[in-house]
Amino acid sequence: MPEISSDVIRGYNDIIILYLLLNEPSYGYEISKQIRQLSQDKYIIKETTLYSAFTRMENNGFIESFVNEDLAGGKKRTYYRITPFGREYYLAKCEEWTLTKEVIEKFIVY
Amino acid sequence: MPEISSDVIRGYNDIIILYLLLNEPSYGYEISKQIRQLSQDKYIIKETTLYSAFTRMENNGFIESFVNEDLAGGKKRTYYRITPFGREYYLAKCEEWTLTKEVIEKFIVY
DNA sequence: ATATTTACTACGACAATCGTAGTACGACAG
DNA sequence: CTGTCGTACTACGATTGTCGTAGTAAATAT
Repeated sequence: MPEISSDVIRGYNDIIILYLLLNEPSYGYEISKQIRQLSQDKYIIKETTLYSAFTRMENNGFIESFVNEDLAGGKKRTYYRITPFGREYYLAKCEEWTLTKEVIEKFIVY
Repeated sequence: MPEISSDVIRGYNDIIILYLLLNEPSYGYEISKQIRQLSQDKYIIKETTLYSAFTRMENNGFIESFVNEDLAGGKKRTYYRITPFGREYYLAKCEEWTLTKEVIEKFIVY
């Protein structure tokens, strides 16, 4: 049961994370679990990769962070919310993916 | 007319190059042109990327280099030939690609 | 004669990922 | 009440493929 390394997915962690923020804010640990679930354990993102992606994407204006005020539902966390600019970026990246996929597949033997 | 950067394809230049060596040896300039043609100008590999990929792949044992002896058909060139190990690697990478593609597409909205 | 194409090499910068390590809070078992 | 496990991070330096810029030189076209 082979697993994918983040290095192979390099450059696409952004859209993976942004996808999971499209509908509601979320935070590191939860996103990590969702990636694992959605990929059926094929892709398990490294903590360092994930958190440094958050920092980078916040600096780029794709996401915004806030801290949960009422700690009713657990402990203190840093949540991230996608920005309008982040949505644009996400869509642009999806198009780039489609193009990239088409190109690479010309060099794959089946 | 958007173009793909090598950084996006990162990690897959190897299979692109190896694909073009599957049937016969070739060299930098020719491979560069073939990538461009096959991708219909969507992907134009940088010279530095290409030549450093050659060095890396030779060090990894995926390809072997030799110089053309008779210069009838042009000038002196360094040709590269895929090794059996390189073929194995190519096939493994193709499988990895299939897996990677499946994973990423779960995070793409169409 | 000169410009363009061909065929490279050198070298340092960059940026995303990775490895390792460590902190600290909360829940739950024994 | 104590220790372990799961949660939720942060720090920091190493690694590696790609990129930018530059330069060389032979062959071909104008």
